[in-house]
Amino acid sequence: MKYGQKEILGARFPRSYFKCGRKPAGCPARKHVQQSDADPSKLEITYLNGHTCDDDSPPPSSSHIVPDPRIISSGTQRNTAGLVPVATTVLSSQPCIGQPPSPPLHSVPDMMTTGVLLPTSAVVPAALSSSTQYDPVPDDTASTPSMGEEEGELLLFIPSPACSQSELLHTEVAKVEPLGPPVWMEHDVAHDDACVAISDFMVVPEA
DNA sequence: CGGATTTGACCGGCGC
DNA sequence: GCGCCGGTCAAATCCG
Repeated sequence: MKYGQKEILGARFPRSYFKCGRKPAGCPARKHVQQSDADPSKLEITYLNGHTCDDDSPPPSSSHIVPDPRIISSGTQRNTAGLVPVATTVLSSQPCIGQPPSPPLHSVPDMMTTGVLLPTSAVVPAALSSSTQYDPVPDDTASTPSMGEEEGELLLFIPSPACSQSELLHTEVAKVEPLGPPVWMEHDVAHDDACVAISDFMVVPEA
């Protein structure tokens, strides 16, 4: 559930604030989504706090960790306002240069032909922060763990620091660090010297 | 009509 | 002590 948006000093794009929309309220899970300043096609997603709501039941699609070079995740390097960063998700959907696109993690007709990995972002302009429909990390109120799976899609499961993580990013995330001290995980994916996704970013197709 | 989104206002922390 | 900035709240608005 989006609860705010703010222009960040020095950033070209506003930061969007999401919190767990699960009922009853009280779940401290938060996530901050900001479009990368360096690369507008990337999204920086930071998760704060874990869920206190009943969100630890493994999604039906769990455990489908697919080592896709386009999907990188990391721990978090930021700790804002004393909150405990649960994880920062790094995503990249850009096809590796000189390498055929890996099989879609999500059955996305047509869009995959353009290298789009994320169905949700595929239809969203880079300026996601202003989009009314687009929640890069939709929370459970917007989507259910079962969605997607019904379609036989291969989903990725994130150990749910935020309600949204497992469900929202069901097509996006490979993994995030579970609750605990912030851990900086940097994945260097050596794929033909091209696809090196580093951190904190999710690539969305340019509008 | 209910729920989701937007957006201006408010609050607290931090640096000067 | 003051101002700036990030984060959150809440009322207004939009959409299905």
